[in-house]
Amino acid sequence: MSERRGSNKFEDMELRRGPWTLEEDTLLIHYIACHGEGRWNLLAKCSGLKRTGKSCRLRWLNYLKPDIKRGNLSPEEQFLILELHSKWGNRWSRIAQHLPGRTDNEIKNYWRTRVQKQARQLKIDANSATFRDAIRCSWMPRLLEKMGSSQSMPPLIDSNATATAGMIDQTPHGGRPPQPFSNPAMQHPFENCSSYDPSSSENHSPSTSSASMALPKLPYLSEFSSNPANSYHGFTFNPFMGGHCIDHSGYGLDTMDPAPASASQLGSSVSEYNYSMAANNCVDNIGDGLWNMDELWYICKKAT
DNA sequence: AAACGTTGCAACCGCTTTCCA
DNA sequence: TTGGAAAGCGGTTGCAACGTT
Repeated sequence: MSERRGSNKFEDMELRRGPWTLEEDTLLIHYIACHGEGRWNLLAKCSGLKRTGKSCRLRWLNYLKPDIKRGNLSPEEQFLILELHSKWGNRWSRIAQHLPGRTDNEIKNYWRTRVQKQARQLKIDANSATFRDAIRCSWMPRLLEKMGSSQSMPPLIDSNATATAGMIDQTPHGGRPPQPFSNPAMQHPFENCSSYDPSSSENHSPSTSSASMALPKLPYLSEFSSNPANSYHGFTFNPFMGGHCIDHSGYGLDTMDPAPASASQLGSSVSEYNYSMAANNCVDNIGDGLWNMDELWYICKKAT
């Protein structure tokens, strides 16, 4: 069971808690470099760290491990999170397996701070079908649009990440994280996500990936999928969703500015609605929103 | 500029699952 | 088969940075 159970010399000595120091990080990295991962309790005892094995493991897996990717989630990653969460729910570690370099903790934080925030503002349950519909009808298509429009989007994985050294240098221990690492390299959105197969049900075969296979699940998108002109890197996006004012900043939904047109001004049919969205797309220019409150409100209203 | 509120994320906690003798 | 230890997981909390008044 956990290391707090029972009592021995190691546990009786004063254990450190809270933010990790540079010295502790260095010690942990050095120990793992020499002895490898695993045996966390043993590591905690032998490394000289006054931490629990559990704490050491968490620090390593969530922060120090060299292949950890830091910085804002790309639209591709956000799309995957939304898609996989709709399928598996709060299975963070499982979702994280399909986002190389991202940790379950990071994904969990993204969901809580970004996604659930929107649900709270709408006063609806983040796990409700209504909210899921809103995600599928508005958020995800816009992410696809972003993925198709951004030529400078970060790669899904930074294979050159030497995060360890970089992080030690940049990490304000206990404080807010450093600015995201940048890598201008361009990759296929799912090049390194080989195990992700959105079309399969429970089990995901670790082989081919074709994100466009997710399209039948996305209303408004499937009708365009047959036209190669509408596809990008295997994705197909709806030209009526989103528009020309695509922002290229990190998270797509940090802020949700009120749409210029109120929901009542939007058309009643889907196509009318989509057209209105295109017409009103300066919203994305004003803020960083992939969607806005009126839009969500409209979709949720339609769904109920 | 200072006080206060909000945000984002690292770290912790407790429970479950897996491993192994 | 069983029981203890280790590892894994998801929920929650604490706090520094940032934004607003």
